[in-house]
Amino acid sequence: MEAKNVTEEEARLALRTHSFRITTARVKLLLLLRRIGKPLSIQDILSHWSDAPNQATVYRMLTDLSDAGIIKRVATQSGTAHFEYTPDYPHHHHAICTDCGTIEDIQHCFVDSIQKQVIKDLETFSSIDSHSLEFFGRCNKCKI
Amino acid sequence: MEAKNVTEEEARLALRTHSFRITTARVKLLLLLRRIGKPLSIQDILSHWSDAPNQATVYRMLTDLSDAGIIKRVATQSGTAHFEYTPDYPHHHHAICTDCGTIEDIQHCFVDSIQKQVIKDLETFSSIDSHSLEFFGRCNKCKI
DNA sequence: AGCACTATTGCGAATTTTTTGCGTTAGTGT
DNA sequence: ACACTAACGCAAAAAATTCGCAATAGTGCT
Repeated sequence: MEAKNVTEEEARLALRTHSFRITTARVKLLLLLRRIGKPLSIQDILSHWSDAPNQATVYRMLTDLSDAGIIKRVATQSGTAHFEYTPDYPHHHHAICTDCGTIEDIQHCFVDSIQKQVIKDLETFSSIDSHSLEFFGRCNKCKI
Repeated sequence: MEAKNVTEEEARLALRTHSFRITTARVKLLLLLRRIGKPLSIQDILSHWSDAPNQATVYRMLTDLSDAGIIKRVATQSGTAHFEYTPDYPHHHHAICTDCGTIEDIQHCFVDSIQKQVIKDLETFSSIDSHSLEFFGRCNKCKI
């Protein structure tokens, strides 16, 4: 077997690391998510993917991959699930337009630095696995 | 008309302020949400409400009230919409158990203090209306 | 490379969640 | 008390997600 490129090899490695079988569908999904670089809904994924697998399979892949932590589920305000795969930017947040859905990344995460204090103050939790921070507003285009 | 109590009067005022008609259903919904004090799903609401109105009405009320900003939509990880009404604590965040859904409030919001800087760094947004910060983990009960 | 094993996928249908249309009811202002 | 119309009830549709099971395709071993 021969490496297509470093991007694909990285996707394969991520799958292998989590003991997933390296199926063409999963690799393609990761590459698609990475290429777009923004959180995508299931419909977004299907529309960007000409020979997409069955919808049920896409749901299953997204659930499995996000459970494993390879991809990240992003809570938009629309209610429908969005997912992103950004191995380059391991952890970041978003500004989401409540009109058109445009998403801009926020690279700097200042939550980590205070998470320890947050955990200390909690009564029913003694640890935290992850957090989600999204900013909502109308982007410059929609604001006109 | 006579005030039932300060809590109910406050709910009515919130509705009046936003030019909503003060219907018994809306008042009851706000009182319920306030009494529980935690984000509730539609199913939670229906199960806590013996003579609840039609499900479609509950959806409509929740959408309208959250659009107006009276109640707040909370993004849990489950994907189903949750809503809370906490006029006592105007703005706060949550720790949410990924197993059982238990939610603990986090009173202190440290996001506001850096939001101005965040906005400055954004390219496609020049203002932000709101933000959502949730912490996920397994609560002490589920961790055993 | 070929084989056996089992995780994944496809497909269709079922479930769950949310939205919509329209006739009826109930708040609101006069 | 009346008129006006926002809200509601009901039933049905649409959208989003999950499930069961047979078929397929990775993986490890030889």
